[in-house]
Amino acid sequence: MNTRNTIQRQLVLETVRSMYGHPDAEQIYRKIAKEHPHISKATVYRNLHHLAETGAIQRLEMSEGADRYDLRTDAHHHMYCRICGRLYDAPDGAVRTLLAPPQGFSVEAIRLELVGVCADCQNKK
Amino acid sequence: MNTRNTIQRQLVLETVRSMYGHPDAEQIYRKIAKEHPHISKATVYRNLHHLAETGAIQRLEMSEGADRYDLRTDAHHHMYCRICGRLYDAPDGAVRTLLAPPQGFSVEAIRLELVGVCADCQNKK
DNA sequence: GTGGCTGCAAAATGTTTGCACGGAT
DNA sequence: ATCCGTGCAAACATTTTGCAGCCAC
Repeated sequence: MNTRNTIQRQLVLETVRSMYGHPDAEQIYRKIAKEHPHISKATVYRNLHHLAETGAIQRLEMSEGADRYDLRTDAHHHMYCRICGRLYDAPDGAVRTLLAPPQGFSVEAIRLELVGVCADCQNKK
Repeated sequence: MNTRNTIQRQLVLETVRSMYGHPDAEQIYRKIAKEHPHISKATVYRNLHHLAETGAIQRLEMSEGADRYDLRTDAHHHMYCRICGRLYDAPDGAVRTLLAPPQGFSVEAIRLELVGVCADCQNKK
């Protein structure tokens, strides 16, 4: 169950892996559609979910705008530029261990976003 | 400019302040609509934005589902239960100072979400 | 062959916007 | 008398879903 290796699934995986910079579903779809114009956007969404569930890629649920996808699958954090919308990998402080253990709440994941202005946008000011 | 004190704006502010537990726009709208059935949802949204901009309340942009609103206006973090969707105030570790300063990126805000299972949901298991 | 996978379109979700009217200052 | 704020409905952005046919196993 759930392990069929279709052209579309391979395309989605290869495309995410070929794109650095945390693309969203729309960007991934457009890149694939250049070569394979009749792929459906729903299929791209479904395969992104599937690949994220099986751990082949990582889904980054953004609080602003569309979700992003990441070829890195290890837990790491991001810096979000509110001007250009780009995501940068953040230096991975040992956030998990530094937090006071919240009583009763079992922490499974930590979602950290540093919001500010990236070097590029500061220079363009 | 932008300082007109309408009934609707007062209602939105009072309602958020009367609701603990980080309600979303829909819940705030429904609570107001019980007493004032012809208020528009767009008006609720516009006033929530306005009140958040002027600092009267705080908007919490969630990566999953609708934005929440908080009567607390100081910077603090939250714990999100992926089962019941409730938000809990998180103990405020000094996250900001503990992070290695990211080179070039100017941090204006930190968005931290602890994702897991709350005490209630663990007990109901 | 069969059941997961696909394409298409429509629905769903959450929020924003255009427009003409109404009301606070 | 302004012109900001409102109600309504429609638009919008992103994602999900229903369904009939397709194709990898």
